[in-house]
This record gives sequence, C-alpha cells and structure tokens, in this order.
Amino acid sequence: MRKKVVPTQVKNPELVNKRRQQIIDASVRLFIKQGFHKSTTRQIARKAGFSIGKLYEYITTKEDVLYLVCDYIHRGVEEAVKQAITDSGTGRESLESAIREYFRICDSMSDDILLIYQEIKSLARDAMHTVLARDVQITELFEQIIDRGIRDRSIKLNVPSARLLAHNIMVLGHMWTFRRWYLSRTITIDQYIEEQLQFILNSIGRKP
Amino acid sequence: MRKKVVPTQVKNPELVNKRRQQIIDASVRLFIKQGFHKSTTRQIARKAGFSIGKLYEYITTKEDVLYLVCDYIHRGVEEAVKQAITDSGTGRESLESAIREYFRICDSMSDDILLIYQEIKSLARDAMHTVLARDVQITELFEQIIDRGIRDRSIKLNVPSARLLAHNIMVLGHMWTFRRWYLSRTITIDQYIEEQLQFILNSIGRKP
Amino acid sequence: MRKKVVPTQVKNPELVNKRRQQIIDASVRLFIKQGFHKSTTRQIARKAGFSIGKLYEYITTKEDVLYLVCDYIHRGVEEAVKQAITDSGTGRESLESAIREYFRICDSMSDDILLIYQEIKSLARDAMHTVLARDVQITELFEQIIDRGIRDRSIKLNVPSARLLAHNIMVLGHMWTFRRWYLSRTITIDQYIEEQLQFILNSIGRKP
Amino acid sequence: MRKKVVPTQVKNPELVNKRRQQIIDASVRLFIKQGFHKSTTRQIARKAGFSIGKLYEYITTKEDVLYLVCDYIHRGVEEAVKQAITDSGTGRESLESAIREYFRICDSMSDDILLIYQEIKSLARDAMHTVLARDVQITELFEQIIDRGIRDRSIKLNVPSARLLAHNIMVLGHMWTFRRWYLSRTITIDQYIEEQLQFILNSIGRKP
DNA sequence: AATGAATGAGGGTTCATTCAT
DNA sequence: CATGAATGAACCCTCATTCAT
Repeated sequence: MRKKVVPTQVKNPELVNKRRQQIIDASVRLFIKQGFHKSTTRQIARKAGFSIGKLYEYITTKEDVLYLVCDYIHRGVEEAVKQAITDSGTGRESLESAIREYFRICDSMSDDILLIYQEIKSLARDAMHTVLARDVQITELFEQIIDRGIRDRSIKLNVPSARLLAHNIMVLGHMWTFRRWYLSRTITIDQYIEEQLQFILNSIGRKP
Repeated sequence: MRKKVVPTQVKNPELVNKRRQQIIDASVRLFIKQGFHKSTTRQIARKAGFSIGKLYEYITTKEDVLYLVCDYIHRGVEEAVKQAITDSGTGRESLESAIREYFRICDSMSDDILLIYQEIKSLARDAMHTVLARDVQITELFEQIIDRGIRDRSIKLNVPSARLLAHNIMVLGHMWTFRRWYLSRTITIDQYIEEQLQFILNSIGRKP
Repeated sequence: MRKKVVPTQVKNPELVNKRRQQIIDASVRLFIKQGFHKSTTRQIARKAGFSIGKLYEYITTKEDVLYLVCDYIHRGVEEAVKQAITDSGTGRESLESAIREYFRICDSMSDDILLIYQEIKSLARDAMHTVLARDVQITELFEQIIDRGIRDRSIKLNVPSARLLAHNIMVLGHMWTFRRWYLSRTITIDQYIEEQLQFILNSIGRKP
Repeated sequence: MRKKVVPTQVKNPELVNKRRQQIIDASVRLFIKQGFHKSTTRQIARKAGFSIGKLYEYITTKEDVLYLVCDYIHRGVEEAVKQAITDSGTGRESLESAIREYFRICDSMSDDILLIYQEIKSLARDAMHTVLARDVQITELFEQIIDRGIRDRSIKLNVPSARLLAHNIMVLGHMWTFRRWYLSRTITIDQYIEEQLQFILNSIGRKP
C-alpha cells in the first residue's frame, strides 16, 4: 500500500505529528457535524486552536485535512480489530469474538465510519485509493481468520467465498452506522450483534 | 411518510413536473460526476437547457435539487423492486427472485445509490428524513415477502428477525455499489448475486 | 497577429465592450499610480464602480485586466500614429511629420508607455506575445514610410537598415518617457523633438 | 549622489558585505526568472542558503533586496564602462570603443538591465532616485568622452547636445535588451553594434 | 413568463515579518 | 546569535440568489 505523503513546511517531525493530531481531532468533530464542504479552513484552525497560517504550515490543501482524517479513522479501526483478534482457540472461536469486537468498534465509531462513506469521494483519486486500500487491509484480517478456521476445520464454507464473507462482515458492521437511526428503535446494539452473528455463522456450518 | 413539498412559482403542475424532470436528469449525471457541492446552479441550469432564472422558478434552493434527485432515485428503486415482486409461488420463491432482481437493480443503479449515500447528509433534516423514509419503505417490501414465506411455511426463520433480514438484503445489495471497484476484479455480478443469495438463504432454512 | 480573447460570462457584446472600457479606464490610472501587483481586484472594481462580482463577469483573471490595459494602450498609440501619417509629400516629409507626431504621442502617453515596459512581463507568454506583436506593427508603420522615401529617393539610407531605423525611432520616442524626469530639467519636449529629429535625419542623407 | 543605506542588525561590516552579496546573487536569478513580486522572501533565503531569520538580519524589508540588486547591477555596468574607457587616442576614438564595449555589456547583461526597467518602480521614491542617479552617472561618462572629443576637435557636434547624445547611446544599448527577441531574428549582436555605431557617429561629423 | 446581469459575503490560500526558543 | 514556527491581514476568486428589464 502506497502511503500518501502530505507535505509540510515544518521541519521537526515530532511537532508535525503533534500538530496534525490536533488538526485531526478538531476536524473529525467538525466534519461529522457539518460535513467536509461546509466546514471552512478557518473553522478547522479555530477548533484546533491554530491561526489560519499555522494550519497551512502543516497542510497544503483543505483536502489534505480530509485525507488525514480518513486515514486516522481507518487506522483506528484497523488497530482496534487487530487487538480484538486472538490467536488462541479455533478459527471459528477467533472469528466469533473478532466479529463481536468489530461490531462494537463500529458502534462506537459510528460517526467516523459514516464520515468516510460520505466524504471519501471528495478526495483526489490518489488519496482515495490510499484510504480504500486500508479498508481492504482490514477486510483481509477477517479473511485470514476465516482461512485459519477452514484449515483447522472449525469452519466449513461452501459459499460464499472466504473473501466475500469477510466483505460481508465488514459491511454488516458498517450497516449499523447507516441504519442505527432506524434499527435502534426496536433493537439494541447487543441484540444487533447477536442476531447478525447468527446470520453470519449460518454460512460456516454448524459447530462441530 | 410525509412527502416534502418543494415550492415553485409556476402554477401549471404538469409543466412543473416536466421541468423538474429535466432538472433531475441534468443533475443526476452532474452530481455523480462531481458531487453536489462542486456542481454549481449555473451548471445545472445549463445542462437542463434552462436559464438560471428559469431554474429558480422551479426550485427555491440549490438543496431542493438534491432532494429532487435523491427522491427520484429512490422512487426508481422502489418501482423496480415492486415490479420484480411476484405474488405467484411461495414466499420463498418470491424472495429468491426479488433478491435477484434487486441485486441487478443495485448493479445498474450503482452510481445513483452511491450518490445518495454520499450526499444525503447535505439535505436538511426534514428532507433527509423523507428520503430515508422511502428507503425504509423499500425495505418493508422485502419484510412483507419474508412474512408471507413464514406464513406459507416456505421460510423458517429463527434469527435474525424478518425485519433485520430485510435490512441485510438491502445493504448487501448496496454493498456491490461500494465495493464493486474491488470485488469485480475477482467475481462478476452474476457470481456475486448467486453467492450472496446462498449467504442470505442460509438463514431461512433448507428448502422443504 | 493572433488576438488573444478574454473570456466573459456576459452574452451581450456591446455591454461587454462598454464594461471593459470602464475596467480599462479605472485600471490604467491605478496601475500607473501603484503598479499592477500592488493594485487589488477590489480596488479595480471600486474605481470602475463595479462590485467585485461584476468585475469577474467580464474577466477571468486579474491578469486579464493587465492584458486589456496593455492592448488598449498600444491600440491608442497605433491609431494615433496611423492618423499622423500623411501620404502627401515625399517619404522624407512624411517621415519627419510622423516622427514629430509620434514623439508628441509618446509625451502625452508617457505614463501609459512606461506602464507597458514595467508590467508586460507579468503577462502570460501568450498575452505577452500578442502585446509585443502590436508594438512590432507600429514599428512597421515607420518602416513603410522609410521604404517609401527610399523608393521616391527622398531618403538615402546606407546604415542602419530601414527596419533598425524604425526601431530606433520607436525607442527614442519611448526614451522620453523613461528619462523625462531628468531631461526635462534642461530641455522641453519641443527641444527634445527637434534635437532627436536632427539626430535621426542625420542617417538618411542631406535634403536633396 | 546620496547613497541609500540599508540597515542591518549585524555589526561586522565585512560579514554584512559578504552575506549581502550572497543575497544579491540568489535574488538576481530569482527576480529575472519570476519577477520581484512573485519571488518570496523564503525563496530568496533558501537560494542564498540562509534561514529566513538570518535573511532579516541583513535587511529590513523585502524591498531592500530589490534595492541591493538594482544597485549591484548598475554598479556592474558602471565599472564595466569605466574599464572600457581609454584615455589614449582622440575623444572620437575613445567614444567609438566605449560604445562598442558598452553595447557588448548591454548584451551580456541583458536580463539584468531588463530587470531594472521592470522593477525599479517597486522601489520607494528614495531608493528609486538613488538607483536612477547611478544611471545618470554612467551617462555622464559618455558625456565626458564626447566633451573631450569636442575639445580635441575629433568630434563636431551641432545637434543633439553632448548630453542628449550620451543619453541616446545609453538607450540604444538598452534597446537591444528590449527588442533582442525580435531583432535577433535578422541580425546578430555584432551587426547591431556596427549599425548603431554608424547611426550614432552620423551625428558627430565625418572623420577629420 | 423569461432572462441574465448583478450582488457581495465568504471561500481557500499566501507570505512578509516577528519573536520565543 | 540563529532558527524556523507562528501570525493574520490581505489576496484572488466563486457562486447561490435576486430582480430590473
């Protein structure tokens, strides 16, 4: 995965990281609230406690902020999923707990995930591909667990393929972020998780 | 469902419909290509063959155009799904063919569905809810088929609930629009449909 | 000579001409006083009695204004020189009176000519070449008179060539605009003209 | 001639000279390429190998750099002309060789001379007058040679005056810098020099 | 009813200059 | 002393919306 580099005029890399995190923190909230296009660079700067000039020392373009934000969110999801994966137990057990954890992450990062869906198209092709690539990487984490389960025979999969199943898991997690406004009228996140888990497990054979 | 009313200065309702369809046709392509925010009212007017003044006789706000477009797309999906539903045969048979048709619709309306995901947040709460409500209505069409299948015993559903399953179907259709860029490298839409169909059917019991 | 076209959003060509003349009139004074770079588009608009939006309906870029101004000035010089040229009399007589008139034009348009020398480099290559081409055209007017004089034997020219002599005339006219601040301490424009006329005539042989 | 003083925070005068020469060297190329206004202080500092802070220890204002550059260029011309002047031989001989040398200098310093014409107006009145004064001084070098020629009777001048002739020489040298883009299509610098020399000598009487 | 010229607030971005470290 | 991060006024330009014709 190529990692897009956002140019800066500031030399000290530690400072750059620190300041960019401030920019990200300020922007995530702002973009969630009013979207990328309706947020102004001045608002971003103010929320970050920056002067407008300072902001532009750490980015080149307003779009850079969006990229930083999208990348940060995906990084967060990826790390959380990685941490949720346990190597102990069968692949099936691993998958179950990973799904549960992942759905919880989706719940707690609802707004952030929604943000990516809505604003990713505002990124330049270049940056967009970098962000999408990270999504694929997260998906592959699930694919690997499924493959492990197939190898240790705890998972029996005819159709769909491991890859597609992994994508399905990803999307059913995201689904909660889109449809929570409606679903949460009748079910809780815990119920959602358990029902969807059953739904998914239906395709990998009964427990041995 | 409240239907949001977009005010117009023109009296003749037929004319209004005709003109608005022109506006929608022009805008859909424009919004898909460059997004709502990057499209200008001048561009919309020009593409529709209107003067900017004429455009504003049929809308009040640029956002009205987005609403018209989102509503039009959803209307299209709803009608297509309705047409795909057959009352003949068991609920299960009905569901199978409805899912197949629906996935095809999602494939052919990919760009349009994506557009809604991306721009719906730019609508005012009011308009947004109207659009979302139509999505729920489409979902209910599936829910009804599932309920019929349960009643005629062709479908046996423990978990998830009929409602959640309907939502899952909806989202797995949409999924193709988000992830086609990646999935289509290894599978065709036909394969996608069949695999996902199996995935879904796994939760409604073996064929009797 | 390619004539660079400055795009406009306004359709009525008469209006465009009228408004652009207003822009030119406002800008010439402004640019002479403070130069192109130190003049802001808002100042230009205000001086022209325009809103900033109106200004940008008639141009695309600030640089367009500079082009309009440079072209206008050169057009003025060209027309004035053309009017100063008489076909009656010998080529020599024609040249003498053309030079006198031209030097007067340079005197009265001092600031404008200076402006072109100073700001032409701020034009894009394209626009710059168009402006320079007009300068060559004016020079050719003198060259043609000289050639006529050579044909009717009223002018006898060894060196420099007719072309170079024409350029010299041009530049000695411009010279007054650069060095007036110093020369005018000791001589008047009338003296300047007569002395330079003799200087130039020295190279085209004694009167027959 | 008042010599404008550019203030500095640094005490050691040798160091100041050395550093300023670095600034000048960096800026000349920069200004020629993109003009004074489009060059940033950061670019100047970088090209000179300075930090921006260091740059500002040797100047007070960006405009100071322009003054340093203009002054440096004029100083170069003046020194070159002075070196080209020989006291041996008649005034006429001296003048001929001085003109030839001067025209060569103009050719080789084309870009620099052009720069002064274009940017001098960006200097404050104060600095501008200092720069212009040096131009007058160079002109006076020619005036003095002409006067010597008149005294030793190798030059016979009716009109124009020695002073105006000196100015003409100056400007005909500069002319090559403005019009080289066009003239060099048909003549070389050597031809230019000889033709212009004849043109100038036409006004100082036949060789005795 | 139709046109399109006009408005001007507000957008993203730059850059000379300062000053804490 | 030397550095370079920080400031923020000011720049050019856009565009949704209005309204005189």
